[in-house]
Amino acid sequence: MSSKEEPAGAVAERQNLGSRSQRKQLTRDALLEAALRLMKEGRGFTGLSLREVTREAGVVPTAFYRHFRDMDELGLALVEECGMTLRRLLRETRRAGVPLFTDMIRRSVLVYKRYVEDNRLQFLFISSERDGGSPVIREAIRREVAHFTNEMAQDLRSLNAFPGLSMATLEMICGLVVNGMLSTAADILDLPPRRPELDQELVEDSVRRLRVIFLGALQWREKPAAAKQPLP
Amino acid sequence: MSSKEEPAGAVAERQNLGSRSQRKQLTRDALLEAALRLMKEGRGFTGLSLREVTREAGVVPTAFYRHFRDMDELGLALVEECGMTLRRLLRETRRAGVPLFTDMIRRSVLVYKRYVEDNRLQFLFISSERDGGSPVIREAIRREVAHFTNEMAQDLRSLNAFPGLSMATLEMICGLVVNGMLSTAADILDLPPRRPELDQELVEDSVRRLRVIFLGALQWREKPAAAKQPLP
DNA sequence: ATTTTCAGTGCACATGTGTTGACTTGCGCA
DNA sequence: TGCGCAAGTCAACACATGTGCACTGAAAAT
Repeated sequence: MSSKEEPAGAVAERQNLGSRSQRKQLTRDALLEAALRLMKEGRGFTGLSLREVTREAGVVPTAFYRHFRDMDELGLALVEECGMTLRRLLRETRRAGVPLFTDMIRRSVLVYKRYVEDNRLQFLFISSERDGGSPVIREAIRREVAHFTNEMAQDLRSLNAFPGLSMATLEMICGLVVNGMLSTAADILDLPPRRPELDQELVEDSVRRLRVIFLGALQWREKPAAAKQPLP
Repeated sequence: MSSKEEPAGAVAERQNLGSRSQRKQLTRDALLEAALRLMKEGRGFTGLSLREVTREAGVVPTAFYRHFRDMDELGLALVEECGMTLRRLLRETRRAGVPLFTDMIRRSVLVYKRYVEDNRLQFLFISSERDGGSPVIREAIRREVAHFTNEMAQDLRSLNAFPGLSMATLEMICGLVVNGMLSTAADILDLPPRRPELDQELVEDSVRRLRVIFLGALQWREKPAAAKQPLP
């Protein structure tokens, strides 16, 4: 074992081999992952220091500047990465086909829960910084989320799940769903470890909430354009 | 004008007069308000330093410890204060009677928006720290929000707005509503200043979302308790 | 084979931080 | 009237932080 304890193994793979640009990309990723790893359990991204991140990544502080101008820029990169993660979730779900029959909602929720647990750190990041944190990062996350709900709306549309609903209404519904699921993600994240009954309760609650939304969506009637004429 | 520029007038009133405990309470409030004021525009509570807060409050750093053990304790006090604020909102709304006729939702949303704008900093705080930030504060906020939705559910129940819905279901619905309105608060908070058409759009969107939820609630049928007996 | 580029290092500095202990000063109780 | 208590001050500390500058060595370009 080396005399200087290695931080987290992220450096081990970065040691040798690879062309220069490849290695650069490698330490860049190490920085991103270090940031994510550091906010595991508690601290928001805003509370991280540059030095801390480089330390966790196993790199000298000044090396940071070879990759990002400041922490905000690293944050933006994280947003992008997490956006791709979310997008991937949607795409895979889409590909898996949509069993529109009974229990479809519960299945989706279970898939989602699994996905959140598999990508803890990314969801932790977006949950933390969606409302708090630096304005520029918050803005970026909003855009990403909006993009995501937009794609989801188009999916619902092409599935003809809610015929008679305009695209705008579909987006509104999806906004409701996404918002709910993001806050659910936060709940999933600090779920105590070995309590399967709590897990189940959370899932069932989530299912119920989604059911309400979809019930409402089915019942929705588009407004007659304007409130000019008093009675239909 | 004094040679040393006063931070924000919070000190001016604290200068003379009042019994000892009154003055203590006064600087305590100054600290709390200073913290809130500091996260105006951007920075989360976690990113604030003790010294910064005392500086903004017009007090020497060490005076901080006469009131709070550390920043976390100050955060908890803030949560409590904001909880009371929220509770007050609900109580006043309750007292104002509930016009269950048309446009009730829009009226409520407008009241809410006004309220959020009048209490910018408190909502900014809870929005920021609800998901991000220190675990202990987050936990406290969750409890406060849960308490709030619980009260709201009891209100709905005593109003008989949704007969046939169990208390648990009512709480679920209210959770949906509160969650949505909290994220709406975040949207309200960084609404550009002189854009009334954006304001209106946000309101209408919020109204639509609530309408969907209530439509779903009206349509909701309680599950037959358990899946034991096949048919009632 | 020689030169250039550049990711990563080492060192230094000014500044901000949390917390300590000993102090002043005036309110409030005896 | 005087005395203790405690809110607030002052000075000092041991660090941590962001960032500038000169550097090294190996991969890339010539």
